[in-house]
Amino acid sequence: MTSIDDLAREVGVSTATVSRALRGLPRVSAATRSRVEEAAVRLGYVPSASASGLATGRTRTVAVVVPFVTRWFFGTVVHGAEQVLRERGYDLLLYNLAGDPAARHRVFGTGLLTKRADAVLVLGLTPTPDEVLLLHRGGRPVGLVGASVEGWPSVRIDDRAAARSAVQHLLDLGHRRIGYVGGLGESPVDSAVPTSRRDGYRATLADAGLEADPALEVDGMFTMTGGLAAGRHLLASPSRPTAVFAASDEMAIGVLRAAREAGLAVPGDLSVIGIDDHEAAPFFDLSTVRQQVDEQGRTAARQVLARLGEAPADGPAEVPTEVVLPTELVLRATTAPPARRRTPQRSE
Amino acid sequence: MTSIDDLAREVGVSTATVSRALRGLPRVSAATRSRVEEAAVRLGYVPSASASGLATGRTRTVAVVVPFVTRWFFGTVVHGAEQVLRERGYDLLLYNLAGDPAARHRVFGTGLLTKRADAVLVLGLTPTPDEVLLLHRGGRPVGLVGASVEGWPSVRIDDRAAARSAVQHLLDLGHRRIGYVGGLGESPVDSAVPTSRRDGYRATLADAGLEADPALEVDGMFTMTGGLAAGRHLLASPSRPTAVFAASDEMAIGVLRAAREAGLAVPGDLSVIGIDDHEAAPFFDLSTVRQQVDEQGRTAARQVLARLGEAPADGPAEVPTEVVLPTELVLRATTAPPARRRTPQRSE
DNA sequence: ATGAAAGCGCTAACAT
DNA sequence: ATGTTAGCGCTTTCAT
Repeated sequence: MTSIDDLAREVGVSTATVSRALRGLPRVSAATRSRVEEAAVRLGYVPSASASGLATGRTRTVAVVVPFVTRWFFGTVVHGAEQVLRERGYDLLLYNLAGDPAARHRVFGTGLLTKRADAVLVLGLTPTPDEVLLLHRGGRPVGLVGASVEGWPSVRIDDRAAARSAVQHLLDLGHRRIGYVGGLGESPVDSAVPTSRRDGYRATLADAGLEADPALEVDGMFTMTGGLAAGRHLLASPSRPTAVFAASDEMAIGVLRAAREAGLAVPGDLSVIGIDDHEAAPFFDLSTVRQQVDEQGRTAARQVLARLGEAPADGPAEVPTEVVLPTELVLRATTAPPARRRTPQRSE
Repeated sequence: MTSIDDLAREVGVSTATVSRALRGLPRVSAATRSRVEEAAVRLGYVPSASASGLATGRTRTVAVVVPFVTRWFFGTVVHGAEQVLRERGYDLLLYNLAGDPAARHRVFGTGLLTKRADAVLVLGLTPTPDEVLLLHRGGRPVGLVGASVEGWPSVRIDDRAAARSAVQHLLDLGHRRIGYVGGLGESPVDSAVPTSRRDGYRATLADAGLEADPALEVDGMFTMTGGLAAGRHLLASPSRPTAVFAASDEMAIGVLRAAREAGLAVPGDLSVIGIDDHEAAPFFDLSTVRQQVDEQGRTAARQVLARLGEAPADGPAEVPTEVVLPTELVLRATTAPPARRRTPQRSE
């Protein structure tokens, strides 16, 4: 491994000059700079990240904490963030919590993150007050996706509004008995997203003069499998809903499957709508509320980079602290007006 | 940020003792050790990765290079790898190439990787000879998933065999006109996987005495969308196949969609089978060849860790250099015998 | 069992 | 424009 000393010796200058030359700092003659650059390539010199990190206190690395890399949404956010980070020469340290509380504690509960990275991006997780304190003490910028903390940069969608547009669409079609599959908010610690979407659902029903029916709200754990279980549950009920709003497309796909199992036609017997516009959504003809997932990662990365004093290369010159990205109702073929009312209770 | 000096001062010992105590090295009295540990927690001390990296030459980080984080397969492999890395206290540096050749060059073409990480994991990519050389010069262990290089640890499945089992299944059902959707091997640089699967397809047909028809092989780019396009192409042909083998489930899902568009019943008019057992496969009733994706990541991580001299915590005591994981035919509802032969050419 | 001190490879004043 | 030098925060002999 060639070090800066080897390189300096090779070129016949001091290490300080090599350092300046390679980092594009001023006060280096053009001639010297090119000689240094040439030699660097020739010797395959790459500065040691540890050494420069130690000397500068910056690692040119950002830590990204994600609940599950395997979920499409988070994978896509990571992808977006990685793109802009790399443009600016930052590396990405990935912390995948994967539902392990111990992992969460090790990641947030120690200075680890802030010690290894110049900034941290937290996806789909609302830090607890303790965690906020710890992160704050780290003194590094923290960016949030799908959550927000006073004073910290964040990117998200308006989850209540997104839920509302989905539910309103079902109402507009004439549905009155609308099920909800999503997170039920038992673990407020994880993220406000499930709760907000459920609140949006409830509020929209309430505005339409419909009363909430607890039997219509089922947890789907934000996975296809969870959605399937939730769908089975909902559809097994004698007073099953004519439509289901799932808080994510993955859960909606599960519900679709449950409908098929139950021999129900979609959208004839059951309408289904999700949120995300997941990559697979068009393949299921799934109606949904689209969000810009990749862009959430890109924006979050820009936010922390800006706080790191990095001039934006391409993006907008200024990145607001709290960004709320728009969503869009995408109608495909899983939603339609309800079939003519068969009300088992009162004989028509 | 409390440093080792602060901690040493606080406890009243030297930094050397603190270092030993915290890393569990011998020659520290139990009493001292616990005092150090207590103070470390109290002061929130976390060693600087840069400093210890500089001092030891090891960063306790492994770099993972992946073609696309957003693809289910790679996300899942990363997840698996991350699990075992974290168990051993290693961090994961993610390099997502995302189809950008410039990114590939920066990642492989400089000493970057080997300078920042103790080991590197390359997923779904066959390094070019140049890249092999460069990586080799780095002197760090390199683990491969879905590829292999003489002497380097690798994990993969037998792609030819996997393809063969899928195609043989279609043959056994009575299909004779079987399409292929996959990679066509134009970019051997990326990975041998697409080529091997296609070869398995061709060989199986040949063994059955069927001659290959180039019109039956279409590139699906390993995405749902690519699979859709490929499927449309295949099904538009007057002499369309009665079955399609897709080299990945995602492409198979695309083909399923194309069939629906074309008004073809699956499996009545068209059988479809993929490879992976993707999370969404059961939701499409997709027949497939299952592979253990998570386990590929775990195994690859164990392999490089072993070469780093890390004693395995849980896994098998020895990790072979070349691991070939088994696959398994999973029959669901997208494959069935072909409909009675309608041969447009000769009137029956 | 513990401490002193050198050194890992860089950067950042401060000189010149 | 370039060189000297003092750290950055750890680990690791080598002493004691």
